[in-house]
Amino acid sequence: MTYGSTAHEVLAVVFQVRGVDSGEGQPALHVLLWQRALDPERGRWSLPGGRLGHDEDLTTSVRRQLAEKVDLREIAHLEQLAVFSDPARVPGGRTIASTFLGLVPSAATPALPSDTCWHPVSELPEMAFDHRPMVEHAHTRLAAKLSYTNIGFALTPTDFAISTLRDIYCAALGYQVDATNLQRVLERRNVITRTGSTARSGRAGGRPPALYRFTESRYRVTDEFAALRPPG
Amino acid sequence: MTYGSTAHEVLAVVFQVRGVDSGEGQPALHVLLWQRALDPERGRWSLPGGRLGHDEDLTTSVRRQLAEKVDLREIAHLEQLAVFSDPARVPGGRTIASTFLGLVPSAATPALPSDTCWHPVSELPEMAFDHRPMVEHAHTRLAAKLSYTNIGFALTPTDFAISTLRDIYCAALGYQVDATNLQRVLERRNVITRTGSTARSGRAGGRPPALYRFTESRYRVTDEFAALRPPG
DNA sequence: ACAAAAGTGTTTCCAATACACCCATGG
DNA sequence: CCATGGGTGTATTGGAAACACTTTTGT
Repeated sequence: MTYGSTAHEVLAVVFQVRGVDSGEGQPALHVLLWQRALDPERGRWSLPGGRLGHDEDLTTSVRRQLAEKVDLREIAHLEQLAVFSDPARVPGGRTIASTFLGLVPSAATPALPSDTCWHPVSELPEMAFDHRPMVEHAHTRLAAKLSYTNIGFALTPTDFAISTLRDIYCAALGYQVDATNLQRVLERRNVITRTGSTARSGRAGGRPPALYRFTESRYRVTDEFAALRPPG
Repeated sequence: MTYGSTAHEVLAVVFQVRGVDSGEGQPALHVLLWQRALDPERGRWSLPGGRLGHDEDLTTSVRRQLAEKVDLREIAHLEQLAVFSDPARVPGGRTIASTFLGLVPSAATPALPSDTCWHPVSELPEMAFDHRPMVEHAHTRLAAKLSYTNIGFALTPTDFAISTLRDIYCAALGYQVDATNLQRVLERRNVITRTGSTARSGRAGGRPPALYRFTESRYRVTDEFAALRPPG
């Protein structure tokens, strides 16, 4: 068995639901990509990230590399996902990629470098290397976790109306979610709490919505057992 | 930012439920460990694995390295888990570890090298480096997945009685599971199927148990949505 | 007054649990 | 015939979905 030199990179799939409360069309889930200026794969779109530094662990590295693209404070959740290790996944020297899921709240409007922008996940551009399956995998994980964790806190503004929350869940899940049931599921699990205040009515009138916020802004599993839960 | 040389290793947390149908005591979840003969950490117990080869992906590497410890055909399920990347996690050169979850059916009795044996997860020995948290993490993942996937197929013999299945679930989960409910949950989800045949009664008599098998012996999520499932 | 949006009440459904009871075998 | 373990029937629970209806605002 030979052990050639192996580089290690981190790549982040950073999602944001964009177009909330804009009044124009439905909000949609977007992913942060930058366009390659040089070969290989010039012109194609890449996930932010880069080579792991000598003295950092993976999470530190992702945070450092994302700081070039978006303000760190905007990233409300960051979590390790799968490793992509095909020896031929990128040309040149062998590089193993650890992928991360990053979430940015809807309200945030980070300044972006000129080569970087948000793309709707429903219509991804031509992507470099194996970055497209990475986005798809991250999207699958996000959708699954919305159903049994409080991960929504990382996609929403601090305070929000239930209808806004519904729009965000719809965009991230890709199907219609009923606002009433969403409210009750999350209230029952004590994931969201009423703030007590209300927002203004929209342009077309209507009752002013009560504002909610996530009870905790730390990732937590809220429904661990689909079945076979411990007795009692 | 400096990029020193970085090695990459794979480590497998291989579980088996041992002591099923032995008549002696309760079966227990065991993990496969080998004892280090040399420094560093001489005498402590390690997870099987080793350095990633130049031309293999992670899964190939784990399979290759496990082949030295157990027969490949005995490993019914193998899946990537977390990466451990603390720069100081092992002495010497920097080494990133990708961990895997491996499962061996109860009936299998693989021949083991002399430095290798099964240890009950409930009383782990002194372990080398950061291997203990790796075992704990893998155990947590296994327990969670037993509740919403068909992953049990990789822990059981091909054909089994429900009471045997219950013993295996109890050992892996660490709490009591009701055989009746286990049967119905898995039948409803079409995870297990009756074979039509029955086993013999045990030494103390009793009705002969019907035999079941897992409908599919490929990993599958059987209860994707804890809540917020798509309409319809 | 009316439309629009938010929120509540109520019904239905179904998976999962709990437990009582029946079945088949060995000794 | 009875102890032992296996299997079935059935009631209860509780979370989630579906939907009708009420409340509160702007125009």
